Amino acid sequence: MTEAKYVTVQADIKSKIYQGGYPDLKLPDERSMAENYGVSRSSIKRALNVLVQQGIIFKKRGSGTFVNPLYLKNQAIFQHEGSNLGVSDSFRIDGQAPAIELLDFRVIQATPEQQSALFLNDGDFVYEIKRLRKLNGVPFMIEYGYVPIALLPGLKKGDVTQSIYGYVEKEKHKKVTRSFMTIMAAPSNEEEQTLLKLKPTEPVGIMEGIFFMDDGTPLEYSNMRLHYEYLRYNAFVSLGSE
Amino acid sequence: MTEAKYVTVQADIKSKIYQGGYPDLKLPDERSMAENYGVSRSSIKRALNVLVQQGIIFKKRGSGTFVNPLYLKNQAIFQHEGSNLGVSDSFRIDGQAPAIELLDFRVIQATPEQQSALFLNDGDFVYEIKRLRKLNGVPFMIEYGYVPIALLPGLKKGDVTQSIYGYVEKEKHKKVTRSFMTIMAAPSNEEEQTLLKLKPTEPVGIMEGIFFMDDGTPLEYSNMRLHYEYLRYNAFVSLGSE
DNA sequence: TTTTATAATTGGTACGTTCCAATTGTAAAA
DNA sequence: TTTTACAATTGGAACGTACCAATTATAAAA
Repeated sequence: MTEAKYVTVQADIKSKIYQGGYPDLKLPDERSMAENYGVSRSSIKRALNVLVQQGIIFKKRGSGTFVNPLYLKNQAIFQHEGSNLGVSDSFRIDGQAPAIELLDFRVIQATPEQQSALFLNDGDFVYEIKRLRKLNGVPFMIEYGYVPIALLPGLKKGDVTQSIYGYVEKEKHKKVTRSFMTIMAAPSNEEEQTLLKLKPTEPVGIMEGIFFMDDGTPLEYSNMRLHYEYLRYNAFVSLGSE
Repeated sequence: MTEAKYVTVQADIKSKIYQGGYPDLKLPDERSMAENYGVSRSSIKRALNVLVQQGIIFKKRGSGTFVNPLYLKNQAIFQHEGSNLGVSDSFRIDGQAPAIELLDFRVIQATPEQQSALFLNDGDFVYEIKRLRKLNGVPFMIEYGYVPIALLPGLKKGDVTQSIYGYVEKEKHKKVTRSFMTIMAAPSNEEEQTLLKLKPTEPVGIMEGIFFMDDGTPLEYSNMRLHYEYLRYNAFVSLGSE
């Protein structure tokens, strides 16, 4: 399975940007880029649009395509969204993956909400996995995960004290690369205050969503309740429905 | 200037989703949609991809295209999901834009953080605009905006009781179409509790970030503090450069 | 020199076609 | 009935063309 062309081109352009390959912050026009890369203009457009979406470049009709100067100047604040998928993933960036303490692990009937989120039928069962995540010994998140037993029939207690996605990759040879998340905030309840060492006035950040496997199958419905200081979600938003 | 087709189609599909026009959460296949809408399959794909990006639907090759059930559940007031940039737009769902009450308006020296975000130098000045936003008379957000005075030298009190972006469009003929935002949560302080009618245990949601004009110039550094029930951010996240 | 009209450049939208890959449905075979 | 092989369905990638719209560059006119 070879990489899609527009992905290759996009990666190449991005690295050129990093290396200062466009001194005046202006990229060549699309037509000549197409010729140079030996692909169609459509593919160039697609590659560029990915970068636009990431806030790295911007286009202006009639003028050309430009590097976002802020991106070069301060990439630190531009640690953009791609880094935010799973939890162990987004926090592994700072060095070590967080420790996991298993609080509860059982099989229950899927609620209607879980059924629709995970493509299940009435009466289907899911694992309920309740875990506490710690970073350097400090707990920062309570996570409720729900996984259809049909997807991972052999799941054991020992498996869920580590990343589920690692397990899936090893056992099913599928990757977990996509998710739909809703981000919210709410006052903390007593349990959260105890486990996360929060004062009664301190809230939790909530990240709720579905994680998908490579092939589009919903793998997990997750409700993550974070110590509010650990909720930081970065997003580049652009108008024009693209 | 008539609307692009894929935008029209995208809007139509979205409203159909809201109205439950796809009972089994499955959309028709792309080819027949193309025929029904009288557009090419490419245009359908484009429209659908916008919705994928917004986390409203997802596709599965070989199977079809499906509505994200979580999205329907979280039909929130604040749908800041990629098609809505500024506050006035994000909340215009019920028809009317939110009211603005000006709390403070002054000129200050830019902090180091603002300097790097807005491309300013030491000693440069910014407007500080503190506003309270209301929806149907109910305050839901306190907004601190910082705009370089060099960009909008003639800005007056009367201008900031409305959308700044409207002012920019009229005076400078530039559009504000992109932003880079960070989403966080925090306990509420006394002032926020008073203005947003929060209990001491109830938090604020924070959306902080930079708004850009369409020529790439950073226009505003904004810190928005929302009543926690109004913060609902939907996002589609995918790893691997797409 | 300044202004104005025109052309060239550059990205945007849209179409339709070709081929591929993953999944699902169907029918034949065991 | 179960299994297997094959066909149909469905989304993905890529191409190339045509035309449009915003901007910029150029040349002509005042």
